[in-house]
Amino acid sequence: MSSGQDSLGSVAVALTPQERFEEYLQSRGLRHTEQRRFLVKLVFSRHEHFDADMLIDSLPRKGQTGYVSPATVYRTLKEFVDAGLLISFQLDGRTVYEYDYGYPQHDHLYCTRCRKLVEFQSEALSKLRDEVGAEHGFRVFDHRLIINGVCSDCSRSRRRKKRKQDLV
Amino acid sequence: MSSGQDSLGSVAVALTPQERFEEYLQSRGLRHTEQRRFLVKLVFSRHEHFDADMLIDSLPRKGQTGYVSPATVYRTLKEFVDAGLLISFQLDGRTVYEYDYGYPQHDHLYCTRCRKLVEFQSEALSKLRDEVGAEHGFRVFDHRLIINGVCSDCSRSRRRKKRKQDLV
DNA sequence: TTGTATGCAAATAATTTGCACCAAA
DNA sequence: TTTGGTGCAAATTATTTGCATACAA
Repeated sequence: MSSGQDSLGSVAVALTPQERFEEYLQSRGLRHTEQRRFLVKLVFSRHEHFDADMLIDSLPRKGQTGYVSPATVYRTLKEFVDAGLLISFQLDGRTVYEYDYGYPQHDHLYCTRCRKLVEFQSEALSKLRDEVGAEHGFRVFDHRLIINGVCSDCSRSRRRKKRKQDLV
Repeated sequence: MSSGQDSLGSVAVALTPQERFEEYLQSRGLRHTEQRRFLVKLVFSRHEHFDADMLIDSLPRKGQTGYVSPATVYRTLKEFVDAGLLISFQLDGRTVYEYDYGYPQHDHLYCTRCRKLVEFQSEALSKLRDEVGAEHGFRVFDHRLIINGVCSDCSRSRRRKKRKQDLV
């Protein structure tokens, strides 16, 4: 499973995502290709949540330099997760990815009106999850919590401000 | 309602799921058909988690009495959720349903080895979620927590005891 | 009768995979 | 040279939807 998961605070990292990924590739005898180089640079230039489709849309079109086929995008995203650079989770049926490497463990509040994701950290939650695990004899290594509600903006305006495409 | 091998007990409810569903249908001017009657009886005869495919597989085959088409199964599952009889969540990419009506709020431990789902209740968690919501100006109405780990059986045996099909 | 429900098959949506060709190491 | 990587298109998987017909109220 994913190594280096830390439930308390952030992890000090010596390597950039690029370097970490190279290390991962080498350790498995995989190759550092132009496409992987391009994707790792693009993906780790921002911290926002995204899904495969959004990433594909943001790439250069077929024929232009930097083009990467959808199949390769899907394959590479899996490698990023394997390498511990990204984590993924399901939201409204889609697979959403987010920057993980070197960032503190956190969870999300989800506004079901405007589909905004807000991150939060909770020490109490980490403790709770370990306690619950222990009570049931589980060796716990991860958890996923999403709190659903309506954010203050939406409570105020009473209507959708953004569409699915605009964020996540 | 039939009290199965549920570990969390149940909440007192005035109506059976069947009655509750009828009420729901009437309140919306929907019809109580043979298929709905059949499905509500089948689904609420057990408390286990299931997905649409498992339910479809457990139905009589085409031509036999009790047959319900997949399309209708999907449509009916949505109605059960709408009616507050079932809740659904995503697990390993599939939509999993579970008995909700008259059943206490709870969350899950998930064994990634044998794919077993274990329920647990935590008062502290409910409190925590409301606090977090308040801190961020969210009007919270729901949450979903899954704690991933390896159950004691699997820790001991070090290998898979069950396959995906066998449970969930 | 009147509008809702159902079955069937086609349509979607999000990925995944087979395969021939390309390219790191 | 060898073996993994990529693009493309077809295949999957899980649902959803259009439509003609059947049925509950």
